[in-house]
Amino acid sequence: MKAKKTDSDSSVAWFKTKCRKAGLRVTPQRVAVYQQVLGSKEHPSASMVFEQVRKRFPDVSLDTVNRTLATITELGLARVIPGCGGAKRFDADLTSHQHLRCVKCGKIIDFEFPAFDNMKLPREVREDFTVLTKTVYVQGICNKCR
Amino acid sequence: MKAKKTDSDSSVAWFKTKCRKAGLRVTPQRVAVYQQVLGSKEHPSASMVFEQVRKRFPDVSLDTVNRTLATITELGLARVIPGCGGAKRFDADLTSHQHLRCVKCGKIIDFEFPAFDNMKLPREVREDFTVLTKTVYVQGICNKCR
DNA sequence: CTCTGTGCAAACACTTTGCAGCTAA
DNA sequence: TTAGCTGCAAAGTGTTTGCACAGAG
Repeated sequence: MKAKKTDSDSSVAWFKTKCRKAGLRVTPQRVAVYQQVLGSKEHPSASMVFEQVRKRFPDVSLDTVNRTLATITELGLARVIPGCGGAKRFDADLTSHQHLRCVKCGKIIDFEFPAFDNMKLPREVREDFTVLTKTVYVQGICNKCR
Repeated sequence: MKAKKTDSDSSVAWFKTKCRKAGLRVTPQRVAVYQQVLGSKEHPSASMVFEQVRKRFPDVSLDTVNRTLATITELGLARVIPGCGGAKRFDADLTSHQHLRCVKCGKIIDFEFPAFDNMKLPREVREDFTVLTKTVYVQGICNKCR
């Protein structure tokens, strides 16, 4: 079967290029982990990614998933979503958006917040620190848990 | 010696009242933990609090510090500062302010950000969720590490 | 006196590290 | 071929839990 190229196909191709440019090897495990984070809307933790990837690569180890997620994050291909305790959650959607975490079920929901994106931090902060990231962390209760 | 009442004295008195109103007992350990978080400008983690409190109460356990910090947070007398992995950091300063975390040394610096404090979240978020907290998480490099 | 809180120890969850064998380039 | 990656296992770090005793009310 010869399918039309999907978004996933082209994203994976782009991922491979990125890896090669960084001098990293393109291994099936890395591709699988990246695809999983990219394709999931659940902002998965390492173990969530692990469970999914394991379905296709039963021999993959959680360590590799952890290491690969760290690698991907360092490459700037994914972000860690800030939170208060618990496992780290990852997001490969690099477009400008923020997250809301339900304190009851732990679900993470995306939302757009252009007013914040366009807002500058106070001058004293910009002068005294090299600001790398600026994100909003919203805690609340989603409509399903309410 | 009969000293004039300090801020710490009155805060502790206020803390005791809060505890009693919530039906909680006022134990020396609880007071010590609360005082430590309140008096520290370092936004300490549980183990940092533990180390300090241990100087005055050599027999306290880390569990008690953890449990007390959880209690204090539930009572609304302290906040957990969001972060990406690592130990939870606590802050008993309840006035409106935000935090910047240095990714190199882990230090947390306070700053005022009234423009953000006064900003409303998008309407769709306010309608679909019960928003409990809204904080900024800034990562950067402080001037000492640069 | 009574019942909550404490200290101890074990369990738990998540992450990190060392190392031998494997594999992408 | 060979440097880098993986899988396994173990250890590290931070948090939670069960239980008997101690101490606040």
